[in-house]
Amino acid sequence: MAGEVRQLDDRKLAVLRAIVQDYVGTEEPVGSKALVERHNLGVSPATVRNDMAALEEEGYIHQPHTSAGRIPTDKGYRLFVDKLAEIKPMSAPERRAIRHFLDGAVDLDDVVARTVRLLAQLTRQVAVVQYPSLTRSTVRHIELVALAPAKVMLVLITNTGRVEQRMVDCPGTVGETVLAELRTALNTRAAGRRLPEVPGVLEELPAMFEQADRPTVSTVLATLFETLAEQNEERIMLAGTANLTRFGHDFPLTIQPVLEALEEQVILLRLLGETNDAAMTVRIGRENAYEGLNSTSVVSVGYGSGDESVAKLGVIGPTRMDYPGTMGAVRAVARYVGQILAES
Amino acid sequence: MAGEVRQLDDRKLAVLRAIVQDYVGTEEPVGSKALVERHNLGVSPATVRNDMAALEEEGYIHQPHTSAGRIPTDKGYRLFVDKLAEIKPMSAPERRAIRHFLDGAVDLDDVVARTVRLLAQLTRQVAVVQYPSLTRSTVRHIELVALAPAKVMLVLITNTGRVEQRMVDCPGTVGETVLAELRTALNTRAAGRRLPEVPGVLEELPAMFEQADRPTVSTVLATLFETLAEQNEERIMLAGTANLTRFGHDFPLTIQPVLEALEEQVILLRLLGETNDAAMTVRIGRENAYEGLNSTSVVSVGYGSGDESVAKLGVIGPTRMDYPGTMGAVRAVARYVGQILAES
DNA sequence: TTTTGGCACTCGGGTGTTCAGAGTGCCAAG
DNA sequence: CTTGGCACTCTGAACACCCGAGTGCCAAAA
Repeated sequence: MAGEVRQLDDRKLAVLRAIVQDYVGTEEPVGSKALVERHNLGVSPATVRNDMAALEEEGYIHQPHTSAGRIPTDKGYRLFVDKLAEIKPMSAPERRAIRHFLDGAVDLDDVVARTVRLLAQLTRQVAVVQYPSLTRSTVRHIELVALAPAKVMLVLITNTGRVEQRMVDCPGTVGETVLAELRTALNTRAAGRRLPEVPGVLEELPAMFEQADRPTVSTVLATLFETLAEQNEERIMLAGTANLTRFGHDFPLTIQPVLEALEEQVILLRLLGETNDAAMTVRIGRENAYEGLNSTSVVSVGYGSGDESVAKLGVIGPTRMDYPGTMGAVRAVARYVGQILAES
Repeated sequence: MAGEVRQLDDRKLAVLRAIVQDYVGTEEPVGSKALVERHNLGVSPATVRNDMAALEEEGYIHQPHTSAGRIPTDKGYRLFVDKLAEIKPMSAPERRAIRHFLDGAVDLDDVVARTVRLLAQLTRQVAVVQYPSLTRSTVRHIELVALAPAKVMLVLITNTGRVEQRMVDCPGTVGETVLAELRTALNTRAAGRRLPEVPGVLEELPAMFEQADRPTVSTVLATLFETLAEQNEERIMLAGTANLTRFGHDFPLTIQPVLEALEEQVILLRLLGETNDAAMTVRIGRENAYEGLNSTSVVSVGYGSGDESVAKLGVIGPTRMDYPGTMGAVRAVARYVGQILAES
């Protein structure tokens, strides 16, 4: 009742919903006559025309040219997603297929690879999956390997199965006994901790070693902390770029900036970064910060092994996409990946 | 002199060369008049027409429609590449830029990532770089880490900086002493060896351990051998897909199969697999086994840290590409990557 | 007050026609 | 063997045309 800019009655909303659905299906501007034929709103085309005029007035739809049908605007899609559509649950066979497809994965890389392909296939759009972030994971094991007298390799293994390694150039020769001590000291303290917590836990470690060994210990720790902090190691996997060819008719124009965006991991990461962890996020057209994606929509959600999300995934498609279906697929896949990660 | 199908005299070859060059530049069928204007072959258009007729007869060029200019066929490009063109060396500033761009790399991933981007930028086409193959590399170090009583992580580090890790589920509890013994045994024998040689060197290893430990040793070895043999871990990095938009006018048709091919690592690997190690390989249009790439050309070459190639790289572009320039860029980049790898 | 049928109007896109220009093949002369 | 001349072909751009889908508006009906 209270003061929305103007109140749209139920039938106008129904008309908007119908327009979105038809346009998504046919990819062509939809007119009043076609609308009443395909959906049984019990009114005449003339009435629908009046409603359309109102909807256009409010900026929910727009006509490309006089004497053409109407097309939803970004604002129209937004209303549709927020108020008029339900996320469409996957069917039982689809869920089985997802499960089956993901269950075969052998390691983290494989999980991510399968997930991204699955998502691309399911939605017939471009899929993006972020590797489980280091910051949310916990330490499973830290290993030190002497490669040369003053060269040590540091290996960090997380609970999500991710492995990071770094070379450490030590200030002096490193004895195997010191290395062993350091190894156990690190593991007893850090194992099971969240990565961001680790530096705090290891603060007093250098003090526990002989004066002579402290530079080495400090160097190793420094490298470890660096590795932990390194946000930019966030990796992303991509699939379904071939689906871009189904984007629209006006090709090179639409597709090129999108391809460019997809090549820039930074942009993709920022894109996913805008996702709310828990709820599904839908960014429609101009709502996307990066302007190359101004004619696309991004549907993304966090996924995680427990109740907490460790990374994000999503799909990128034309604004004219099947939102309920896409959202359903994204949600379902996110859930199953979470389960898989929790199991391993 | 001797029986080539028919001998093409020098002027006809010059005409073919001119046609290729013009067509690559303008992207439009080239006619006799335009040819004599732009290149100073000292003859009249009529003469050129006769030559063109001959060239067409032999299948080197073809006209899309009567009353249009000529376009080189795959066979024409082939002749051009084999006989009529020289690889164009990079200019000094270009070489400096390459050097500078690659020198900043910090690890193997970074080297590959920079290389592929550089190549894409230089050629304005799609670039593909294969990670240094495991089979050609040598062992730098093998590490064993006990993660749980019966769970060991195996880490393999190669001279090219590549790191592979595998989980090993052992038949029984593994003592730290056994592990240490095994570790040193593995390293003393395998370090410095070519990966394919390793199994042979480790044959009699189980016999050196206590009866009780042999199952464990065998299991670890089995996993190691598996890792060594695993060809399918061949990885590939890609860049420059946005350049696809400059392929041709008839968009979706050309671009879609290419995008699909690019998503299939298997296809790309097979593609690069057909490269001769040493010499530069150019596959033109239909010469490509995969039919999605029938209207593209692939220029590829091996690169390596020594005189031997450890992997391959290349670019994929329209058949109508600047072959001399592309080949020059590919060769130059391959050389510098080789140097970088040798240094590290 | 809302819905509806009627009606005049608009405009995109398909179809046809025309026309200029580029390019060709052929031929006879140099 | 090369060349100028010439008639011929064909594409593609420009233009006119018309059909039909779609609209907005209005007056009558509910």
